[in-house]
Amino acid sequence: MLKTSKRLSKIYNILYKIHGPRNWWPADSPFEVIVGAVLTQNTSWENVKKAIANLKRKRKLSPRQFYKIKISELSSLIKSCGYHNIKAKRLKSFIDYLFKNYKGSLSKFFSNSTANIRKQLLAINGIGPETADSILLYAAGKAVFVVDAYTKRILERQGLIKPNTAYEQIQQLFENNLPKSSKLFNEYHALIVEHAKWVCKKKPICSECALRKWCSYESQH
DNA sequence: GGCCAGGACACCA
DNA sequence: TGGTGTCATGGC
Repeated sequence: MLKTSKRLSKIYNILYKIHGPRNWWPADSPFEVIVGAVLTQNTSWENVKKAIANLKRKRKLSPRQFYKIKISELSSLIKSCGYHNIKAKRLKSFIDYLFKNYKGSLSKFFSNSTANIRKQLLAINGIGPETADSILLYAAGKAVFVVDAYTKRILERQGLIKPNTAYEQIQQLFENNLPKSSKLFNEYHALIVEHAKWVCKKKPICSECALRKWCSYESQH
């Protein structure tokens, strides 16, 4: 059995070989990353793209516009991504916090230490571990690993974690066994998501089966 | 018509 | 502390 660090590197190399660089996050600005991170909660990215396009079309995709917009209007603009009422409130919670504490400046907010930013994000209603870490990695460029449902499933199937392993524990597995590089963590998480989508597209089966298939692919290489 | 998608939170025992 | 219900649209 290979050491954890070698196994994680091996998985990365296989995914990179298949998909190449992903150039994540698909957004034009850090603020767009944050909005996308909230909108994609338990939602397919295709639905999120429509909501983001709506916001851009109406020229509402900026901290100041978000601060001014009413929740009801924001909710209607992001309707395509589902849970629009609750997500509109969550986005408002974030933007209110940003203006109250940093005068709406993301760069001021991100000038804090990584741990400090994470703590503040998690204290905002509607921002949980995955959303906070997506923001830290893809909007602030901090070296934190994003753990999502795909990541958990892959690691379980690889025997690297037990079922119901805590989020932070899984995160530590990556961060303690790989070089602490935002570029690497960026690519790794993106590759995991891309691969889950890729296998499913080739054959429309549930992601459980898709990952099982992927595991057999890995064992052959 | 049913299932699922790049979660988070309130509520309850 | 852990389990469960809720939030909701769109693609397949």
